[in-house]
Amino acid sequence: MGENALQRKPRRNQGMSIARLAEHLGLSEGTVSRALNGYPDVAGKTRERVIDAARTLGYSPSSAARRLARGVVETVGFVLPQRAGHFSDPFLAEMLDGVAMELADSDWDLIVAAVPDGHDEPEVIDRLARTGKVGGFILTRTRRKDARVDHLRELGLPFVVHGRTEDCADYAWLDIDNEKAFVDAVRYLVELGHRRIAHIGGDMSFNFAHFRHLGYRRAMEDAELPVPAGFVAEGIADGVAADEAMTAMLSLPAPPTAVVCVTDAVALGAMRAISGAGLRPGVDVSVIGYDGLPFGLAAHPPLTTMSQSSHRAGREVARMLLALIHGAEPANSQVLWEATLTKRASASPPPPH
Amino acid sequence: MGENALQRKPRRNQGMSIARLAEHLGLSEGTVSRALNGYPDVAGKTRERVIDAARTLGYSPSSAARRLARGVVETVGFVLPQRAGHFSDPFLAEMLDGVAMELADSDWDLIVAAVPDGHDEPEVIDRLARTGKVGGFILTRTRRKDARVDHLRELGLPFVVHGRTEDCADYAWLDIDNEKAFVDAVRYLVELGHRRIAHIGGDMSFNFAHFRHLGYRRAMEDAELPVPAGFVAEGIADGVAADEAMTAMLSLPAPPTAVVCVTDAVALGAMRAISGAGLRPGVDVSVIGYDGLPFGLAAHPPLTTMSQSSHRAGREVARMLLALIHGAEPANSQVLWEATLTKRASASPPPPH
DNA sequence: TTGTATGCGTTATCAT
DNA sequence: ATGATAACGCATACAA
Repeated sequence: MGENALQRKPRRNQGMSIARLAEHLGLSEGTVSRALNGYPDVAGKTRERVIDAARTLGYSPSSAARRLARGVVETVGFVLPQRAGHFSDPFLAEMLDGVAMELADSDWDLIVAAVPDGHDEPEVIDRLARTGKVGGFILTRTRRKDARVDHLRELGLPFVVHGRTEDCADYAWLDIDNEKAFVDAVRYLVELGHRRIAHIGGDMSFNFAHFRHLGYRRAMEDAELPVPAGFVAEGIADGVAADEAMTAMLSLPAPPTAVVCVTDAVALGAMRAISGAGLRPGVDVSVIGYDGLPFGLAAHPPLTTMSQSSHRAGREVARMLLALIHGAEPANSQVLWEATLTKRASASPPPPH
Repeated sequence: MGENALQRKPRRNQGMSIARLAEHLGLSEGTVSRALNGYPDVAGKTRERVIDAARTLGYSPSSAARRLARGVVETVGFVLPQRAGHFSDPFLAEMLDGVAMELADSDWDLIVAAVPDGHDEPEVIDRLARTGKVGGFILTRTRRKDARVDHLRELGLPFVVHGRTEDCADYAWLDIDNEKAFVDAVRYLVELGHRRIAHIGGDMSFNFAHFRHLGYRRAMEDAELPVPAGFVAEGIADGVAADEAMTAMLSLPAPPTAVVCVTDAVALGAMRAISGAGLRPGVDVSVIGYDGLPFGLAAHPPLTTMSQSSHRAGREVARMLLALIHGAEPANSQVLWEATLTKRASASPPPPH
């Protein structure tokens, strides 16, 4: 039967609809729909027959039609960070994978949108929301003041933020406790015997950079250690800038014996500056980074670093967003995860003075 | 919540539809639709009035309804590489940004799907295609034999491949000329005076690794240089493995004076091995990588490397896919781009023997 | 337990 | 130049 039917009408799935499926079965569209959607009031035998035929004929309901009929969306939006520049976020792909994977478990989809030149993020969010393409949003690379958050708040669509803004009481977010992470890092260095500890920080308008800086300050204060002039660099975003910043620190009258860096990329730059100054990273000057990049593992010496799985974070924010859409309270969906300190050879006790 | 919030409720476009817009204007739905879609047979004044009202009331057509009525999809699918592991592809995010940006110019959208555990890529492709969620696909990280390509070929949906398979005559693709890139790299080393040139290669089931290896072999043959036993490593995927491979090469009786590496990550691993053996990378042993990673720029010495913009590639494959969907011939959509060699200090003339 | 009828928001094909 | 009206594919309230 199969061959004949196929040869006569090589109809693609293109033309497969619930109408044709119903006709094929000698049933009404309504019954087929109910059978497929697990309604209780269809005969067991009928349901079996329907499901079977649907599989055989390769029928899947049209998402557009279903959306229209039910009024629900089953798609979430993810707006890629604007002006991300090249390679600025090694975790985006990983996080997207986590998000998409979690969504797939519920048969939801992920629309990824970029911000075209000449437009801004709120515009992109608006377009996706107004055309009914998505039923919620996931945000990442959050700034302390973030126009996207403000816009979504006003829009009234469910959203989950990876990170936080200054004012984060009324929406759902998942953040790493960056402050605690850097407190831990500094404490670890203090335990190793360091007293002159510096910090190479990032763009403080980013929430993560802000809190990492804060953690450094707090831990130094707690340990009653001074933060001499020149011991804190801000706005360092890559290895080259880090190299310069570290070089400047090493030329101080009393240079640091350890440095905590806002990212691994920055830490590796700092390590090069240390080598370049004729010192041994991890021996003369200890270095700690953040990210857990594979480059760090393969560095000389291997980089001590802090990290959290982006994939897991992606899964979690997706899970949270689905819960939100299903009615959960945003204020009950605020999660703070701790980063893990991976101890390697780039941080060790300071040289005897 | 106060009455204010309730009063502002009409601000939500939730309930905005062409029907309400038409009613508001005292026109029929049909006329409004035609005015908005640029049909010629509406009075100029009417069109103005309609467009104006649409903007004021924040109306955008429901994508689901439009899809249903017109039968076109305006969304393309991108299936994330399975088992990508952590950070395995620093370009994915960049490429996605390019794809999404190009699509946005035509008001198209991008659905990014992951492959859930226990499933495979063809299944994911199938689901997206059958539910009518996408009108075409973009593939990346192509293997020489790739089940996704076979499946899409059979499915009959338009698709563009970033990379190529063994048999690539009948579909659209954009690839980098990896063979030429590595021919150029080896030639450059030969011009510098090298004669003992090695290759650290990747997983040869990947198309790019295959052709990079091929390019190395061809250039060596062209230059009539021997490839001694131990001068080619295969299946090296990260810096740690590269470190080991390079260390082995350096312990050969006549070790190489230069090495071309399948990626920058591998090249950096090789550089560490060279330093570890007490030699100077870029002086005693020259190193060339591929990718143009920022880490390479900041390495010691800065890494000579080859690259092509992933963002531009993303834009181009999206452009090609749209053309395809609009009727272009796949066989006319096959593009080979050249990589650019960036000369830095990690490759220089060999030491005098 | 099943069939019928209606609506979701748009576009397209008719009329007028 | 504009207004009815019929699809598009599905879900569901209501009848039978």
